[in-house]
Amino acid sequence: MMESRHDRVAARSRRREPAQSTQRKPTMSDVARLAGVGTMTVSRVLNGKACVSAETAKRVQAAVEQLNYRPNELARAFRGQRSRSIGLVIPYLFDPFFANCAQAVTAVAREHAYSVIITTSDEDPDTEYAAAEQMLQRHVEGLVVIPSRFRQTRLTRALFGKTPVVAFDRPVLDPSIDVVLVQNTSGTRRMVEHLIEHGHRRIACLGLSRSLYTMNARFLGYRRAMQDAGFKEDAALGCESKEITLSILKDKLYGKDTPTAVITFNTLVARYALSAIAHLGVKVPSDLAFTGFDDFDLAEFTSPPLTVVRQPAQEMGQVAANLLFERIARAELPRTGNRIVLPVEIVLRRSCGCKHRTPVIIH
Amino acid sequence: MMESRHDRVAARSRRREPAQSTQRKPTMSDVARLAGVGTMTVSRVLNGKACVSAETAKRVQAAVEQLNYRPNELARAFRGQRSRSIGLVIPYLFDPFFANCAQAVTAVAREHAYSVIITTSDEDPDTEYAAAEQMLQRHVEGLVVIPSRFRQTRLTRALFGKTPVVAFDRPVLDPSIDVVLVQNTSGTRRMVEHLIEHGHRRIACLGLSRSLYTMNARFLGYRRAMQDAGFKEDAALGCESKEITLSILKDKLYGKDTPTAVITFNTLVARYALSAIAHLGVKVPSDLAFTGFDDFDLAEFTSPPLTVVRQPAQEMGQVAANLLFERIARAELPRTGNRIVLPVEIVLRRSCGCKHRTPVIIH
DNA sequence: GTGCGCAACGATACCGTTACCATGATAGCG
DNA sequence: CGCTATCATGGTAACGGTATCGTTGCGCAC
Repeated sequence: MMESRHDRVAARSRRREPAQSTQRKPTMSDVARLAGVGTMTVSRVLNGKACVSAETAKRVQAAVEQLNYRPNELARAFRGQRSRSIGLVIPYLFDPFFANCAQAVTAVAREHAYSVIITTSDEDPDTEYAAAEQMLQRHVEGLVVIPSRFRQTRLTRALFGKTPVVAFDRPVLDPSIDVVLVQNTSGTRRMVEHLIEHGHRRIACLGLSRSLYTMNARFLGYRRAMQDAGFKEDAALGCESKEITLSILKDKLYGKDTPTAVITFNTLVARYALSAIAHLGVKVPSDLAFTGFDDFDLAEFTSPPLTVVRQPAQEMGQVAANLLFERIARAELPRTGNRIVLPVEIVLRRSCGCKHRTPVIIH
Repeated sequence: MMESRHDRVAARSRRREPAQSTQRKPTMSDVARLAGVGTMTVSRVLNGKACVSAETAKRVQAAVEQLNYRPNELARAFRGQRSRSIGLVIPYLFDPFFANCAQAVTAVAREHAYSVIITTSDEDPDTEYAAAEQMLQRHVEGLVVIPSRFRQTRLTRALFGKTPVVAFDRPVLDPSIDVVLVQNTSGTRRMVEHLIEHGHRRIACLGLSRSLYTMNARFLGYRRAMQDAGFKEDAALGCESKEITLSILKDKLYGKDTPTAVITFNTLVARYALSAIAHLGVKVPSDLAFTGFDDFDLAEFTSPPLTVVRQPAQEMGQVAANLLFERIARAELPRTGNRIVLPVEIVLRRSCGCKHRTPVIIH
C-alpha cells in the first residue's frame, strides 16, 4: 500500500511539474519555486506585510508577473474566514426604484473592494429565505435586504447568527436588525394635505396590499390626513393589475361620491391608474387631480407632469450599505438595531392642479 | 518543540469540543461525531450519493437537524473547483434597460441554483477589467458582460482563459466570445423609413458617442435610410447632458434647414431632448415628429405618447445567460463564438405623427 | 565572549469538504 | 470451502492560501 501511495504522489508531482505550460492556473507555490523562496514569503509580499527584504520582494514580483499569477480568492476567503463579499436581496430589478437602490449598494461595496452577490426575491418570503440562506452558506460578511411581506418574512437574528444585516425600504420584525426607511407616512400625509389645500374633499387612494410595509405606512399617512380634515376615506388597496385598476376606477368615477383627486402609492399602480384614466377619457387635473408616491425619470414629461412624493432611493441604498460596512468593520457591541428614517420631498408639478411651469420642490 | 505542538493540539481540541454551544458554526465532523459515523458518510448523505444504508442516512439527517448544520459553500467550492456562481458586469443599474437585462440573468441563474456576483462598470473599461479580474479570482464558472466602449475594452479570451464568457447588448472585439445583440441597425433604419413615409425629409438624429457600439450601429441604420432616400444627414452624437442637448436642439430648430423630425438613440437622450423641446415650446408632432430607441414603461403616457423601437431587454439577458449555462455544462468544442441577433419591434404611438389611439406594433 | 533583540524567512498545520483508495462484511458461485 | 463481487463505510490526502511558531544570522550592549 505504501507503494501505491508513492505512485500517486509521483504521478501528481509529474502532472504538476510543467504548471505554467498547461492550462492549470499557477499557484503560490509555483511562484515560490520560481522565485526561489518559500510560500510564506510570497504571501507576505502579496499582502504587503513587512519583514521582507526589498530584493526578495522584487524577485517575487517578477515571478508573479512572469507566471501571470493571481491569488485564488476562494482559497483566501476560505482560509482567512473573510469572504470580502456581501449579499443583496431585493424584490425586483425591473422597478427603477429598486434598481437605484441596488446601484448604490454595489457602488459602496466597490469602494470597499467587496463583491456583491445579488438575488431577486420576487416579493416571495420563501425565495427570500432561501436566498439569504445560500448567501450565509457562502459566508458573506453581511447582508443588505429589502424584506418582502412584513409579517411573513422569515428573516430573523437567529438565522443570521452573528452576520450583520441591514434591512432597508422596509423593516423586519426583529428589532435587533438595523433598518433604513423613508418618511412614508408623513410624506403621504403631506401630499394629501396638499390636495386638501387645493380644495379637494373626496380623495381616493390606490395601492397594493397592506401586507407590504410601505403600502401600509403610506395608507396610514393618507388616513391620518383625511381624518384630521374630517373627510371620508376612500381606499382601494388591491390594484394588482391594469385590468383590476381600470375596473376599480371605473366604479369610483361613475358611482356617486366620485373622488376629485387621487393618490397612488407606488409607480406601478400609478401606471395602471394612468392607463385607466386615459382609457376612460378623464382629464387630469380638471376632472381628477393625480398624485403619486415615488418619482421617476419621465414624470416631468407625462401629460400633465406628475406631482409626486420623491424618495431618495440611492441615498437609502448608500446609507444602508455604509451601515453594514460599519458593522463589518467593528463587530463590537451596539447590539440594538439602528433605525434611520430619511426625509422625502414633495415635487409639485401640474397633475395636482398646481400651475407651476417648472417643478417646485418642498422639503 | 514536540511538547509545544502537543499543547497546541490539545488546546485546539479543547476549544472545539463544545462546538455547538459556542458561536462557531458546526462542521461536517461535528455532524459525523454526533451521528457516530465518518465525515465521508455525512458528505455522501448530503450529496445524495448511493451506498449509504437507509438507517445511517436517517441518523445523519437527524444530526444535521439537531446541530442546524449547513455546508460551507466556500469550502465546497474551493475543494470541488466549482463555485456554482457566475459574474455579471453591467454599465449601470439605474437605466431600466440594463436593470431588466440584469433581472433576466439573475432569474436564469436562480433556476440553475447558481449565485450571481454583480458589478457596475460605469462604462469605464478599467473598472470593467478590474471587475472581470476580481470575478475570475473568485473562480466564477462563467461571465455575462455588457462590454463598455467597443474599441477600448480589454476583455479578451486571454484574460478569461477557459472560463466561458457571453457578451450581450454589445459585442467584444474577440470573435471567439459569444455575443447576443438586437437589430440595432435595421431597427433604426425602419424607424427612419417610417418617418420618411410620413413625408419628412429633414430628419435629425440625437445620440451619444459612436464609441459605444449601440450608438454606432443605430447611427448606421439612420445613415442607410437617409442615403437610400437621398436625404442629407443631420447627426448630433454628443448629447451628453441636458444642457448640451438643449443647445444642440436650439441651434438646429432656430437655424436653417430645420429638421421636421428627430430620432433619439436611447432613453437617456430622449429624456434630454424631451426636456429641451418642452423648454423651447416646440409642439410634438406638429412642429417636430419625435421617435426613440428603447421602449420604457411610461412611454404611453408622455404627451404625446412616444413612438419607439422596442428592444427585448429581458429576452436578451435570458438568452445570454442560457448560452452561458450551456457552455458551463458542456465545456466541449464549439470554440467559435455564437452571434445571436434578436428582432426588435416598432411601436407606433403618436409622437411620430401617427393618429393611433392605441399603440400599433410592427414586427 | 556572551547574551539578547530583531529582521528575514521557512516548515508546518489548518480552514471544511470531497476524491480516492482501503477495509470488513456479506453474499453468490463453482 | 475458498474466491470473487458488491455494499457500506472510514482513513487520508489534497484544494491554495495564511497563522503560528521556529530558526538563522547579525548587530549591539555589557
